[in-house]
Amino acid sequence: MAENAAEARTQAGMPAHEQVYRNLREAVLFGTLAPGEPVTIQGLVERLGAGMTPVREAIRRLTAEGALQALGNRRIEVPVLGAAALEELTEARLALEPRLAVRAAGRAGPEEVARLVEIDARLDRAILRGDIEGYLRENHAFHSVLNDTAQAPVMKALTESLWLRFGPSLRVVCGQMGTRHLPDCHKDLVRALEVRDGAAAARAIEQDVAQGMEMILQSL
Amino acid sequence: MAENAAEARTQAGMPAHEQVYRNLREAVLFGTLAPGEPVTIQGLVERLGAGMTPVREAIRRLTAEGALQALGNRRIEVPVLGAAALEELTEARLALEPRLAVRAAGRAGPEEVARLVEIDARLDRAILRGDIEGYLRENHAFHSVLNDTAQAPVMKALTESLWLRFGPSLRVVCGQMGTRHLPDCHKDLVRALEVRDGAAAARAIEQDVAQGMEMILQSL
DNA sequence: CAGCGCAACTTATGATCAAAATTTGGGGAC
DNA sequence: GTCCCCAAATTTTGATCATAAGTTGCGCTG
Repeated sequence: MAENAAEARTQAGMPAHEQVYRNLREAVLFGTLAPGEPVTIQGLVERLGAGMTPVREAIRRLTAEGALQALGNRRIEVPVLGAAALEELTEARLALEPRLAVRAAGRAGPEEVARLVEIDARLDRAILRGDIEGYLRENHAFHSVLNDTAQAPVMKALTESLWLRFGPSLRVVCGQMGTRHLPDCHKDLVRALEVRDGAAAARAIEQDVAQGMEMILQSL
Repeated sequence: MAENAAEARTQAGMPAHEQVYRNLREAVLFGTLAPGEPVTIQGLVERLGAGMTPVREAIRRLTAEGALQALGNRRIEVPVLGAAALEELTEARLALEPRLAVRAAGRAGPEEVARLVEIDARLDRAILRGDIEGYLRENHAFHSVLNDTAQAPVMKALTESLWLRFGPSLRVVCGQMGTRHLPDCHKDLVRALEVRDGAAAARAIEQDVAQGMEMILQSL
C-alpha cells in the first residue's frame, strides 16, 4: 500500500514536492478531504511515502492558494465555509469568471469548442451514472479549458484559487444530494462561443456560478 | 553583518519561515528586488542567516501568490511583466478593487476614515519629499486598510496577489520618474466613504487603478 | 478542577545527492 | 595567427532526507 503510493509518486522527472502538491490538490478538489479535516505533515508523509520537506512545501503552497487554512496554533485544516464566506466567494467568482468567458469568446476556435463539447458529453454521462467524482472532475475540466482559452493566466490562477476554496464543500453537497439538480449552463456557453458572443457567454457563466453557489449555500 | 540579519530575524515568537516570508514580501513590494532578478535559495540563506527549509517554504509561498515565478529549470526569479500581462493585471484589478471599495463604503466608520486620512497625509509628505519607498509603503497601506474595511478576506487576498505581481515594476517606474505625476484619487475616495457612497468610491478606485497601471504601461 | 506529564506533531538544521549553469580548454576554419 | 564553437570539467544551486529540539494539546492524577 505504502509501496503503491511511493510507486505512483515517483513518476516522471517531476520533483517530489510537485507530486505531493498535485496529489493534495486533487484530494481537495475531488478526493476525500472534507471541510474541517485536519491535515498533518506526518500523516501525509506516511500516506504518500514522501519526505517531510516536500510535504511541507506542498502544504505551504496550498495554504497560500487558500485550499488549506493555517490555524494559529500551527495546525492546518481544510477550511470550513460559513454563509458569509460563501457569499464572498460567489461575488469573487462573479467578478472574474464572466470576464474570462468574454475573453474566451473572443479567442475560441473550433478546436476549443470541440474539446468543450467532448468534456460536456462526459459530464452528462457522469451525471446520469450518478458518478460524483466524475462530475466534479469533468465540470472542473470544462471550466479549466474555458479559462485557458481566455489566455489570461493571472485571472485564471485567481479563479483556480476560488475553486480550491469551495471544492470540498461542493463535494459534500453532491454527496448529500446526488448528481441530480446540478446546474448545467454549458450548452448555452458552447453556443455563445460558437457565434463569438461574449455577452452571452458571460451570462451563461453567471448563471452557472450563481446556481452552483446557491446550491452550496442552501445546504449551509 | 550576518549577525545583524540573524538578529533582526529572530524577533518575536514568529516561525522562521514566516519571518523570511515577510522579509521577502517586503523586498518585492518596497525593496530592491527588481523584475528579472534571480532569487536563489542559498543566496537568501546567507543574506538572512536562516536555514534552507524556512527559505524554501517562503519561496514556495510567494511563488504560489504570484510574487515570484518558477522557471522550468528549477530556477526562480522576479517576473518580468510585458504589455499583455500588465493589461491583464489591470483588468483583474478593475474586476476586484472597485467591488472592495463598494463594500468598504458600506462598512467604513469614522475610525477607518480617520486612519485613511492619516495615511494619505503621510503619503503626500512622502511625495513632496521625493521619498519613493515611503510613497510605495503608504500607498500600499492606504489600499490595504481600505480593503480590510471591505471585510472580504478572500477578495483582499486575491488583490494582494495582484499587488505583489506589479510591485517590482511600479518601483522601477517610480525610480525612473520620481514621485511626481503619481495618481492620487485618495481624496475622492475618502469623501465617498464619508457619505457612504459606494458608486463614487468605486469610481475613485477605478481612476486610481487605471492611472497607476497606465503609468507603468507607458514605461513599457 | 487545577496542575503536571506524556505523546504527537511541528519546526529547523545540516548533510548528502543530483542537476543545471558556467567556465575552460582544445580543435578547426578562415 | 586569430576567432569561434563545441565539449568536458568545475562550480554553483536545488532537492531530499534523517534527526534533533521545541510546542502544543490532551489526559491523568491529586
